[in-house]
Amino acid sequence: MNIYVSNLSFIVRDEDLREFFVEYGEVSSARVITDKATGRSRGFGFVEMPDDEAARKAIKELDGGTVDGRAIKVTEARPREEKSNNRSYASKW
DNA sequence: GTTGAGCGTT
Repeated sequence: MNIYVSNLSFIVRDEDLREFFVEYGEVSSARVITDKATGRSRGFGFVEMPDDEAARKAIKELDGGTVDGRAIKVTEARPREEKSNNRSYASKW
């Protein structure tokens, strides 16, 4: 399950984001989106977890949680590959 | 040195 994390602190990096989620389950990949111009964090990121139950638990526990004095928002990510072929959605079938 | 709604590359 792809997870979208926003309202992050600017000091949070992708590895930090991973550490937040591995606490609730296995994390296949974690990325904090950094600004290409400044190289700093944009304040949001994405986490991919193979276990949906662990992902939902992580969302439930981490959403609204306080990190670095700021309440982060954790929700399910929207599909990124909308312009790709139809096989992007064929994984469930 | 700064700031604050949002959905990212291979």
